[in-house]
Amino acid sequence: MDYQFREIEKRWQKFWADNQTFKVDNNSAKPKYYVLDMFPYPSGAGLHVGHPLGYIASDIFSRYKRLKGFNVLHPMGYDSFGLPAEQYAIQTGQHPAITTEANINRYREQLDNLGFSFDWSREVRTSDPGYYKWTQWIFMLLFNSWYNLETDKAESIDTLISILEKSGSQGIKAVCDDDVSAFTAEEWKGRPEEEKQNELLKYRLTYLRESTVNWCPALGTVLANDEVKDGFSERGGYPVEQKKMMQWSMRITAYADRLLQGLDTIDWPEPLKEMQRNWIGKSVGALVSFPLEGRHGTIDVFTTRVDTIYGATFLVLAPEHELVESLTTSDRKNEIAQYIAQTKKKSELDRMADTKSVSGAFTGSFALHPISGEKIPVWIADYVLAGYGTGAVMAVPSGDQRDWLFATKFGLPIVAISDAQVDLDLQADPTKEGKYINSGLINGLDYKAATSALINKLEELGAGKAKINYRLRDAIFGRQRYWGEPVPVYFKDNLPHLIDVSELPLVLPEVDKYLPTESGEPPLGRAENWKYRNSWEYELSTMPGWAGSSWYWLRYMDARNEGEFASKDAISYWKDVDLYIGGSEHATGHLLYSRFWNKFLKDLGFVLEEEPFKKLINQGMIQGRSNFVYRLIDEEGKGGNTFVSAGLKSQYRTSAMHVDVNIVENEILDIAKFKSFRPEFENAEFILENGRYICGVEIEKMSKSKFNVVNPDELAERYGADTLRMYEMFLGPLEQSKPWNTNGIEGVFKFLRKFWKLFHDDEFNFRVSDEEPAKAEYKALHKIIRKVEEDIERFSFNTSVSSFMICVNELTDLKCNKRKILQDLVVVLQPYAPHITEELWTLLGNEEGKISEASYPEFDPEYLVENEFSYPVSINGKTRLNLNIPLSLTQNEIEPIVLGNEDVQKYMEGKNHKKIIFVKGKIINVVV
RNA sequence: GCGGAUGUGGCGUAAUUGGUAGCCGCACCAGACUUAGGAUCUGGCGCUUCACGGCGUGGGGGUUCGAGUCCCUUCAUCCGCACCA
Repeated sequence: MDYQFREIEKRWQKFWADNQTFKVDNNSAKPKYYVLDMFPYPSGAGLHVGHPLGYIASDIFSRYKRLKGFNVLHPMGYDSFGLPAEQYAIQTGQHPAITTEANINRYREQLDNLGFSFDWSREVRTSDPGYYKWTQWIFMLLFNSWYNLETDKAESIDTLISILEKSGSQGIKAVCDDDVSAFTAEEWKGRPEEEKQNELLKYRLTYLRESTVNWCPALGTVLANDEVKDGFSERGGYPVEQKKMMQWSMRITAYADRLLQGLDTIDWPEPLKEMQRNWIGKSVGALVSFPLEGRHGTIDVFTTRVDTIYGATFLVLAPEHELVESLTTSDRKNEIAQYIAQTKKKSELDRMADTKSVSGAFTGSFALHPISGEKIPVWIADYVLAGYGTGAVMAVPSGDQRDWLFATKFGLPIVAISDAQVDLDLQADPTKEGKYINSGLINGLDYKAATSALINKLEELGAGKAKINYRLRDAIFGRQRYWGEPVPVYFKDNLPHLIDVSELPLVLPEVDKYLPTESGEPPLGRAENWKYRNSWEYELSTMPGWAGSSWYWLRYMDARNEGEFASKDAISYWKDVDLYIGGSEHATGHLLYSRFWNKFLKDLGFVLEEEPFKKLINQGMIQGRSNFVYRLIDEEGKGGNTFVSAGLKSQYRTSAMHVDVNIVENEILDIAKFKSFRPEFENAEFILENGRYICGVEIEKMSKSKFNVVNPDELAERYGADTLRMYEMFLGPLEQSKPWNTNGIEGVFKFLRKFWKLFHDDEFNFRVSDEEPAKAEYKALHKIIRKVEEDIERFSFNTSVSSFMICVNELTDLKCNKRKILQDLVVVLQPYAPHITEELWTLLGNEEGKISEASYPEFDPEYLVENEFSYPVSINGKTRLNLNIPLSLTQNEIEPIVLGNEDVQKYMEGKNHKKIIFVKGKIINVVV
């Protein structure tokens, strides 16, 4: 029979499901290997061809590792809490759980169609109470922990309490809120419980605090920084504003340095690491206090250039700075108030877009230079950000371009502090070159010496110290939405309390509507009797989308465990993820939060590894490739029913119109299908070129409205899953973004048919020979064994598909049907094309369905050794001569043969050779 | 503005990591078989030239016997960050 992919694929997919072929055990003598995919959010649109790209790669890798003798964990699940299902629920009243369930079923069907080797017995869904029980449990652990800088790890809050009871707040080194108070052990013990709890909240790793948050009115919720892009929500693209609110946060800043250090220990793409480094934004500098003139108190500034302190001629506060009001002198009140009002009016977006114009106002007050004691005016300006550092800067117009612009505009003094030849009338000099001048005790020093001298001096004066500052902010954790994990907290005496662990999971209650309440409370405010033990109000916000995804790889290790999030045994066997494949869009979200939670769980002894994902690969995005037809339009721009082929459109007045890519092949429009595409096109007329209608092409995002969505099921139906898998890999390097283009899938399909043909005679009867293969046949086999091994190890799947084609072409030319060759070839191809290879494996007489337990054939270099090599020898890198020389000769033996060759001598024209270049034992070039 | 990545035929790409540039596939051209072909098979296919040859990896320069690969410079495209003191 010809290659009947539909029947073969359906049968094997059923076989794998029925026999639980890919169920993996937590006990095995084999070494472990954990291959993880970023689990999908099950959206209503289903999968398009871009989604499976990473899954195909990870599946190939998993199957390969199995053949190589590893016990491979390769699970899949769903990130099933989230906004789209909830937005849909608001519109339709349909419970998000129902939509989600339906979407998951659709996803599962699509995934199964592609023959993935997932262990579905370990499936997780973040919206399943059996799963989010443990998300809530981790939340409680975080609430019950603080970060001890002395031990540099998270510890139970009990250790903090016992320190406070023993020695008060003195000597505690913790990552905590800025406003923690100082007290003795006695004072602590004497405090009422409420006060104690309020104080502890300032230390906890999840905490409730009044903070400035990103509020999205359209979504009715707060968002974390990574969920906001250029002032708009990442989901939906609604405007986001800043607002002060009581909010749950996670103290990720406690881990800033470890998150940074850890990047050096993991095998991730450099751009991604760089993104995380920028996001964490470590800067090393100093905190300097400028005393206020004529009153108590200081203005603290953070600077990375303490060496320029003698050039500081004014201070600038953010308009929101807390000292602004008290520093403003009465004659300046109007001006300052006006300026603050003006900045408030500017949206976040305007402020970001407008980085050119310089504005500010003088408070009327002065501070004193901490070293020279000079009077320095205090200004406010919106180029200083309230949220970074201390919200105040010392301005050094000679060393910083922004300060320079400001000083120039407002006529403030500019003091040169470096002997570098820079014209300060034109610009600032931000370099660290040159020796200092006009700089008191650092005159004549260079940057390094000056910095340490100044820090010593400032410390001596008690006016400053070295300080490391991070751009990373604590992550806002509450969401005023319905479809998320309930926060396991209730309020008693205005204080948050955890529910009892035994009461987990706190199951999401039913509500009548998925909108905020009339009083503006989150949707959970609608739940009937949503009270802890019928007495105390539960927290009404839910957890953000990233909560459930910040630990899911751990749950896969022991997914059905009801007593623990995963057993100690499972965790110590699987340890961490060896290979993680997913998109780079999660760089500063999921991938950072997951590392944070993993480090936290490690501190408490629940996991063993500091980093969760040892190696990470970003698969490229698949863009859409839209096709266009060109409709003739009249003078008024009205469209008729005549369409011009793309090559002729410049001769007419036309307007472009998207056309479904599924009725276009190799840019040629299927006119019959187009006519039935929409009723109005039934009588469409066409102006053709060479008898065909050629469509235009553009690269855009894949979306329904652009008619460029290519559905993997349809391709699998038409060509088979094996062809689709191999074609997706063939498309180009995994990590590269590229537009989808179905042209060319035929080539892969032909390859599989040729492969099938190797095992069959002309009448398509299965027929292999038991004869001993010829050397050429072994050679073709061993070439591919080695090639595929090399390619998979460096994730170059596209090149191995090409090599398979070459191999099959060679074997076809040799008319090879030798069992010894084909048996091994089937195994090598198995990770790429699992269905056809299972079928042929069984036909070859092996145990049914057991190809994944076969072992990868061993590469034998003997078969690739050649007897004679046709040397492309060049003289001075120019002329090329081909000399056939036996390969058994050594370099020294080759030399005289080459030099004695008539042609070589002719080209050398009697000159002596200077040297002979050998590469890997082969002569390449003679230098004359 | 800062940081990162990428530029190779008509197209997707490959190149043993400094050693014959363009493998493999698509598209295209020619031929064979065929009642037919959007099936299959065979051959061709970077540009230029009748040919010998010459030119070719975004542009310019350099190192080297030899550069797609290394260095400098410049241009273009994409991505990330963006008043971060």
